[in-house]
Amino acid sequence: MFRLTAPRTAANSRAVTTDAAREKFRAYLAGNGLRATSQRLAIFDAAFGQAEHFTADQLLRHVRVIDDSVSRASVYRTLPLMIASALLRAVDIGADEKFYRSNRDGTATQVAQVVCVDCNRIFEISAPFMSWYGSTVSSKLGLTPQSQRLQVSAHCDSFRQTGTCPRRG
Amino acid sequence: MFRLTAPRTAANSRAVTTDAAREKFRAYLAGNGLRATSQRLAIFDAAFGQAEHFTADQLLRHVRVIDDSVSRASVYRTLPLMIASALLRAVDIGADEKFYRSNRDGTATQVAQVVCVDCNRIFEISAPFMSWYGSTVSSKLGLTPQSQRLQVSAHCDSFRQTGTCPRRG
DNA sequence: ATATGTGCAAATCCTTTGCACGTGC
DNA sequence: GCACGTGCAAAGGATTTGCACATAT
Repeated sequence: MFRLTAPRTAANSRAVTTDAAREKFRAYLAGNGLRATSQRLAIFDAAFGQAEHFTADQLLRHVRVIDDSVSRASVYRTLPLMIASALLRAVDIGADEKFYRSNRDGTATQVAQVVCVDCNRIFEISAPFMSWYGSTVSSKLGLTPQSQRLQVSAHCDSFRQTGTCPRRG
Repeated sequence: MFRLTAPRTAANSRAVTTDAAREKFRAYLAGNGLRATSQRLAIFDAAFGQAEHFTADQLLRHVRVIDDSVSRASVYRTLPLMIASALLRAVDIGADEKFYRSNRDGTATQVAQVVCVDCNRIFEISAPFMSWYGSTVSSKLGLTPQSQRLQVSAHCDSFRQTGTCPRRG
């Protein structure tokens, strides 16, 4: 079995935050009678090693750099745990695959997604007025809002003109 | 083969509109070198016979009342045609299945969806502020907005209290 | 007449699950 | 030690597709 811990480099400036989050994850597991297995911790590290949004499959590939024995099933079984512990957020953009994102900055609920149909990236922007929208619209129906999601599909001007998206990397 | 046309009842007050829409569909087909097959027209009629949002599977069941030989494949192949002809809208609520809705009232783009988690219904409400938001946010990123979507999950107060949802029927 | 469309069944994609084996507590 | 987790492979559900036959134009 091949296994290593995530490297701590100067560029990895969020290492301390990740450590704190990993402890929160361990605490969540312990508090719910769940075991801190090497697979769960590896999956957690892989998730927090991703800067951008990622899919379950991308997470699997990333985990396997840390521990190549981790199965796809464990990834799918661990994702809901990380979400329940509020360390991960699911981001549904209406695509076939679900996207996820580590929740470093506390509970960021009021965010809107802008999905670029050209560079295929997801930008998240603070939208504090969203909950007001939700209440306004729900109250007309006699319903109580639970959550709201605002999603903008947009296209990249420079991609349409030059064939290259400056953000695509 | 069992086949019949949609009944024209007094309750079916939108029949005239449906007829006009059916002609638009035929025109779309003809204009794109596609054939007006009995299956496509039956699927169209079934879609316009649905008052609410529906899934592909519900549409199939509804079509088969009109013509029980229509296959699931034809339903899935016809859905994009109706969407391309702007007579149908796809409504993504983040569930596993996609939902669809006939587009009787022109091109209604600025609508928010309120999904009740109790009665499991989808309400659509006009939300003109959405396009303003889309432009504002997209321009900050150098993107041009294409579409925007506001989706609110809500729960039914009376269902939580009395166990019955007044809207459930 | 012939290109387009159809039904069927199998294939696809992402995700979940049953089961025998492994391992934290 | 024993319950909880794991990997594997097979199942699952929604949608798509290859193919031989049917049919609008």
